[in-house]
This record gives sequence, structure tokens and C-alpha cells, in this order.
Amino acid sequence: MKKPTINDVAAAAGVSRATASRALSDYGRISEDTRKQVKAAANKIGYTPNQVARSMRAGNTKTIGLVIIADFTNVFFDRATKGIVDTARANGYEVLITNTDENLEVEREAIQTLLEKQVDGLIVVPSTATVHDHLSTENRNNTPLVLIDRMVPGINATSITTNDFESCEKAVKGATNKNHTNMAFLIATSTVQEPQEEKPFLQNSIIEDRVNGFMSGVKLNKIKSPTWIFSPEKPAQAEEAVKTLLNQKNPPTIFFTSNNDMALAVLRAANKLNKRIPEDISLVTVDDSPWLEAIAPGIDVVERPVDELAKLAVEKLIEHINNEAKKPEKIVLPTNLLTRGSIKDLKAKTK
Amino acid sequence: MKKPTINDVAAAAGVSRATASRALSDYGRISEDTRKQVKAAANKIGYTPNQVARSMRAGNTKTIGLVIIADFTNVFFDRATKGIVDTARANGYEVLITNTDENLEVEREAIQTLLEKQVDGLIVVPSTATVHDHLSTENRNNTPLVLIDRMVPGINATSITTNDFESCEKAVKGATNKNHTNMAFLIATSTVQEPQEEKPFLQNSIIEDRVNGFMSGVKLNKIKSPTWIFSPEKPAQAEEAVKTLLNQKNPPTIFFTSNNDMALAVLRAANKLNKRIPEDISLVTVDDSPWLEAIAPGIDVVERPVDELAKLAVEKLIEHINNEAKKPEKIVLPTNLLTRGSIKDLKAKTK
DNA sequence: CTGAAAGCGCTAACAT
DNA sequence: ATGTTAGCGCTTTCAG
Repeated sequence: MKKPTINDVAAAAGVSRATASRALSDYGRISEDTRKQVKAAANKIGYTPNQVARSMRAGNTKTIGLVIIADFTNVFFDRATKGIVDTARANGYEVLITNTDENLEVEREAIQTLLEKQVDGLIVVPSTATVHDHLSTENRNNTPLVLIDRMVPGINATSITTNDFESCEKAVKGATNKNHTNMAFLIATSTVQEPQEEKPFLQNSIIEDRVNGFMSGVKLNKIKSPTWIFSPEKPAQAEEAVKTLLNQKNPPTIFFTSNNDMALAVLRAANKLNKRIPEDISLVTVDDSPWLEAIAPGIDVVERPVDELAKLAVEKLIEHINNEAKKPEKIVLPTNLLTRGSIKDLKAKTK
Repeated sequence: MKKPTINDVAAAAGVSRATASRALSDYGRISEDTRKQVKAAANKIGYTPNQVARSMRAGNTKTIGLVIIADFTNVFFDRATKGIVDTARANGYEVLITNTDENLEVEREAIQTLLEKQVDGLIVVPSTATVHDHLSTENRNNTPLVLIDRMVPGINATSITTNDFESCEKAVKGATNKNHTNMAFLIATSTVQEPQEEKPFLQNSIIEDRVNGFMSGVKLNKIKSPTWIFSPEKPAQAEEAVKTLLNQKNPPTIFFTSNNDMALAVLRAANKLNKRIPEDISLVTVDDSPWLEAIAPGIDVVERPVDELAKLAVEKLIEHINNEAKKPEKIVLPTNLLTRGSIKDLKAKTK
């Protein structure tokens, strides 16, 4: 009742273990006859190769480890996961997946576990840019590593990120073109407990990028006293902050949000206060989702090339796996600002 | 430069391999002193246990294989994946993930690959209910299997599904309570090339369930000549079909859609034709997403207990792994119809 | 072209 | 309490 091994195949075919292996793996010299015989025998007894044993011998597992965060309100990480899994598969690799929920300790343990499972390479969305001893070449025994979505300074690894700065800056410009001057920026921030106006320390490079892009836009377009809300990632807290703001004397005419969660917070707050997009409030966000395009009006968004990023991550990782000497690269992919109608044109004063 | 093995630890600590193993794995008799010494030595030379070798010896991998479909317009599979990964991790298992895109051939190969990698158990979203030789106990060498989301008749495995029939039936009832009689049903169907009105063969039990629930509601509430659209899963085709329908003489007052993709198709079609939800068109769909609740109005939806399903899947699977004699179960979780305001009340004739 | 034998890193009987 | 030895299933020299 136990799984048949290559020994069983050999016995069934009346050959040695070595010959059976040669026949099954199509290598070395072997006569066509015996090859067929062995394969027939394997088939007959229902033999399945044991890749664990093969890995032990070969020293590789044809498996890559993915350490990612799960985020259900935008499709970025979901699509990234799909892209990585599919590309890996197309290249003969499987993917061991771990979710960190942005928790550094979980990330640490996950990487350790994946290394113990002898993954051939790692793709990581680093939860923080400052702590990175667990990502060092030494700690990962030279296992190749590709960082995605966020950069970590001082790590000897290829990173693939997106140029959110530029599109965020451009988004502000687009709003000024429609005469918006009273702007609010709602930024999801993992490092604060309560919404605050001063920019706190931001944990990762991608949020930093977006904020810097917005700030640059503010400066370039000479926007006076923009409102900043650095909110905890809890949607309820963000929603409250938006409501408070909307109930003020001169509420912002436009909100820029750093991700889908924050955009949803603005939508919820607007609904509760019976305000409409874009008539009463304009909105721009980052990271596209199908629903952002399907609702009325579609929401303007900074779109990122997630499929390309995922594909590239796997391909670069495999290059590193196959060539230990390959130098790390810093790849920054372009983003795209999609205009859909969620920004009211204030120049058209008539209504 | 090679990774240190337990031999290196033993040498560094001046003990035998066996003693090193005992010290590191905390088993058997060993003196406190040597244990400490060994652990110190391991630490010093940067030893990481090789789980592949351990797996080979132990006969298990502490890894489960997940064969799922990726779907980005609803969060069901994304959240299921997260739930599975997190629950697995909490129980000391990692997850090897594969995406099938509903393709049976890919599913076949994926299962084969995962079995070769010696996963301790499998969680599968079966792409079709009719072909299942690859899922047979025999083909998977008795590897425990849990099916989620969809059932497959004739498989000796635990399945965890949801009772969509009931909520879909209830949804129709809810619409009749608001005097809707001209109803349309838009069903995503993987087995057709063009939208059609006759019910085709449906590939999986969960869609079948939803359609049957809707049909039962139609019958119970004596709805005359409802419109059925069995559409390919391509959103564009569904959108076209909806537009055509809306341009007819007596367009339906309400759409029931089988998933988020189809709901998006209705929203897009409505927008293009300048129709509003719920003033001009009412809408109910299946599978909740944050955006369905945040937009104005929120969309009525049949919500499924995805987190519970995911957790249960892993827990049941681990029970099977730990107890070969455990009998398969058919678990059906309850669903919930959420009312949000996307159904217009036609009784309120005023306005 | 095929067989015998070694060994990947680990753990568990079996000795001592 | 510790060391010796065998072996998980596989591939790959090395002989023949």
C-alpha cells in the first residue's frame, strides 16, 4: 500500500535501480527497448517520482518562496501573486507562499522557514525599509532574492518597483488644471495610531514615493495649505477623519488617496454625508481595480504595471538562480495616470 | 562557502552527528551541557536545518498543496487563499500554490506536480464536476484531499461548500416583495462561446446552485418569462448582452448576476446607457467585496463565509492527514443575503 | 549499454 | 548520555 519507489519499478522491469532512473529521466545511454520496458513497468505499478528525494540529491528544489502581504481592497498583490505563480510555473518552478500582513516578525520567520525548506530563491515584499538583517546575503545563505513593490536600501538584491512619484505629481497637476486649490491627501500609514497631519516616519519606499510625488505636485503648482491626513490603515478611522474634514467650513474640493482602502473610506464618508462624486467631491487614487472603472463615474487612478512586475520578478530571480555572479539590478517600472471623470472641472463655473 | 550541515555542527561542537541532532531537535536523552554547546556551535557557524532532508527521513513535508483559481473581481478566492495560508502557518504547515484559471489540464498537471513534491495534503477548487479521475484516491496515492467552493460527485474526499441556493432564492423573493416582475439573470458560464438564453451544461456545482436558487425563486414567486443570459465569462461580452437587453422595449427592472464580473458588466452597461442604480435598474449579485458596500448605493449581495471556509478547509485537511481513517464529510456553510439599497421599491409609485 | 555502490542531510534503532 | 550505523529515494560516478 505504500507508494512505489524507483526500486519497485526496477524490480518490476527486471533491471537495476540505475537503469530505471536512466530510463525515467531520459539521460545517459540506454537502449530503446529497456527504456520502454521500464516506462511501461512504472506506468503499470503507478509510480510517481519523489521530488523530495531528487531535490536532496540535486541540491535544488525548483521551488521559489514568496513572502507577500495580503490586501483585498486592491488587486495589486493578488494579481502580483497570480503573475508570479503563473510565470514560475511556466519556468518549471512552484511557489511556496506566505502572508505577512506587514508584520516584520512574521516576515522574519517566514523567510527562515522558506530557507529551511531549501527554496531556490525568494521574492519578498519587505514590510519595512529600515530593518533588514534577515534579508542579508549572509542570513539567507546566498539564496537569490528579489524585492518587489518596495526597495530596501543596503540590500544586495534585485528590486523591482514602480515610479509612483511621477504619476502622483502629475495627478496634482491635473487637478490644478481644473482649478482645484483646496486639496486633501489621505495617506494610509502603518506607523500611526490616530490620524495626524504631520508626516510621520513612513515604513516603506512605495508610500514614501507617493507622498513625495503629491508633495512635489503641491509645491510645483503652488498649492496653499493642503490638508494632509496620515491615517492608520483601518478604514473606519480613515472614514471618520474624512467625515470630520468634510464637515468643516471650507472642505477640500478634492481628495488624493494613497490606496484603494483610503479611496473606499472617502466614498463611504461621502455617501454618509450625501455628497456625490465628482459633483461635491473629486477623487484620485492609486492602484487600479476593475470596480474603479465600472462605477459611475469611473475613478481617476495611478495604474501600475503589476503583471509586468510579477513576470519580471520571477524572470530576474531565475537569472540569479542560474547565475550566481549576476549583479543585482534596481528596476523601476513606469506608471500611468488614468483619467475617468472623478475630478470635477471647476473652471466650468456654470453649475 | 557551502551551507553548514549537521555534520559541521557536530564537528564544531566536538560531538557525533546523532548527538547534534538530538540537541537541535530537543529529543532523546542528552545532557544540558552538551545541548547548550551544540546549540552554541550551530549558532556560531550559522547552521540552518535542511527540511528537505528531514522530510525525506520523516516521510512528510509539512506542506499542503493548494490548487485554486485566480479571480480578481471578487475577493472570494483571494481571501480564501489568505485564510488557507494563514491557518496552515498557524498549524505548522506551508502552502504550495498553483493557479488553474479553471483549466482542467492545468489542474491535472498541478496536482501531479504537487504530489511529486510530496505534499501532505491537497486543497482543490475543482474546475469541473464531471471529470475527476485525477482526484481519485488511487491517483493521489491516498494523499488527503479537501475540495472547496465546489463539490464533485463520486470523490472520496471532504468538501466544503456554501449554500448559495437558499440565498439566491431569497434574493428573488426580496425583489418580488418590492414588486419586481420583469427580471433578468446574468450567469457567468465557462461552457458557452456566445451569450445564450437556454441553460447550458454548467461545469461546477456552485454556479449550478446559484442558478437553481434563482430558478426556484422564479417558480415560487410565479415570475412570468424571466430573461436568462448565460454569458461567457468575458466581461465585454456580458456587457454587450446587457446593453442589448436594456435597449429592448420592456427592459428588465432588475438584474441578478452570478458573480462580481457579471455585476461589473451590468454597471458598465448601465453607465454607458446613462441609467442609474437603483432608479433605472436594480441589481443583486453574489460574493461580497468592500467596494460593493462603499459605492452609492451599496449593492445587495449574497455573502459567503469565506474566512470560515478557508479555516475549516485547512483544519479538516490536517485531521485527515493525522488520521487516515477519518471519514470524508460534506460540509455546507450558510450564506447571507445583505440588503443595501440597490433594489428599487416599485410599490412606492410616487416618484 | 547496464549494474554496483556511494552519498545528498537527516533521524532513529541499536549499541555501548 | 552518547556514538555507530542504517536508510529514506534518488542520481551519478565508476566498473564492467
